[in-house]
Amino acid sequence: MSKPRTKSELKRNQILDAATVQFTQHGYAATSMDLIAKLAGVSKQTVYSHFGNKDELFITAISYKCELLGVGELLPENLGPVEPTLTLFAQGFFTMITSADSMAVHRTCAAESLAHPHLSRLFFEAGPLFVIDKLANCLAEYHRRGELDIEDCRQAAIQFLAMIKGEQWTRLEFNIEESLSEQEIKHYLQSSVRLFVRGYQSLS
Amino acid sequence: MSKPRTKSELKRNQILDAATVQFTQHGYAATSMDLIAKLAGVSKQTVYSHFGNKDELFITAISYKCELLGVGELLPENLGPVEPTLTLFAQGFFTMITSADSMAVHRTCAAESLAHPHLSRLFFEAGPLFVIDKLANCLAEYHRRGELDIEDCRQAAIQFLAMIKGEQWTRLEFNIEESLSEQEIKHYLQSSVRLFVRGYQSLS
DNA sequence: ACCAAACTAGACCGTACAGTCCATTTTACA
DNA sequence: TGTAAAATGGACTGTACGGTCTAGTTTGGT
Repeated sequence: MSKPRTKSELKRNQILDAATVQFTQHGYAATSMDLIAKLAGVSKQTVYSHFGNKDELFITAISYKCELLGVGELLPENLGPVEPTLTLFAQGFFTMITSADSMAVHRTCAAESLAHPHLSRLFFEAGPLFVIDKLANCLAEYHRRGELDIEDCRQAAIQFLAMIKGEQWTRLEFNIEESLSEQEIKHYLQSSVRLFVRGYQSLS
Repeated sequence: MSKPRTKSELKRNQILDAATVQFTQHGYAATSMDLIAKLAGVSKQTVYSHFGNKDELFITAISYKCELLGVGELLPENLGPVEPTLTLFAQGFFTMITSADSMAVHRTCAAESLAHPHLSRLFFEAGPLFVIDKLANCLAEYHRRGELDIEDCRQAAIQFLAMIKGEQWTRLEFNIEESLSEQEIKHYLQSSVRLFVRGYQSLS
């Protein structure tokens, strides 16, 4: 959220904040404009003068949230030895995609993907696609160094990321009460990195 | 759908059919009881006399659909050589989870997982959990035979299944127009099986 | 042929919600 | 300080929907 210059901008931000929380927390249909106005401490008319209608507000709010979640600096610039680096990345990636915020946005975008394909695409590109590319580049570097023997780095990145999501992510997606323990998750992540490295190790 | 004995049962089935289609196609909120009645060729009152309220109908319809999607006989009884068997399974599994029906049910259950946790759990158990167990058993057999060296078969099953979903499944989840080509998918599946087998091969 | 259960059509109720209108007040700025 | 833009709040419209009610009709078993 950039610094609000005028009082009007401030209100706009309050609305966006409230909308983001409600939409991601309760979905599109279950969120009413009245409630957003109330939570933003703003009159309904003000909401409509800033954002023409519910759809526009929805798209703006979720797009905004997508930026915030930006996967940013999960991978270090200077890559160290393969296994520790990938393990660290796996943990960071896992933590981020299983965060409450990330899950909420994902859920909302997926749920609205039929009614708002533009929005879900936005999420898809800012999230999954972005990380895939980033990791693929990193794997290419390891390939160049001869530390991994990867034919198709993009595919490999997808395989890696998909594995990391694993069961726990699905449990969260379906709002299953029982989670895996910290221990189990750590063990799973390590095992996945090992599988990946063994599967792609150079046989030099 | 079991054979309708009486005319009343027939109506019930018609309602259930219409409801299933609507709920999976358009979600819970966007499906009205009036429409279901109309599509079922039945009066609204009849809907309510068979199913007390919208929630009950929803849960019944989706549960019913979950049964239908039953992952059944994806794995053969007598396991052949590792790589071809897993490849065949991977293709079957992928085809099934990316089918329009499967995606629709998944989408609906995930979208309603906050409002209807009972339902999403049902799907989670009948779907993901079920397949995981099944594949885990199969991997245990390969381990017993000394063809794979797997410490934790359940984890390995999860890794395998997660990989198979890969990018294409996510594209469908977000309703992204551009799909991967048949070729790309086939290549990806093969590559994933190879990675898995290399990662878990016995070093005897 | 009779009766009870099931079904029908459609009116009806209450509520929730998107979006508009308007008369009044507050804010920003020259 | 004056004025135009922005904000307020609350009333209002229209619509959609879940669910009920009713009065009359069809169905199925005896």
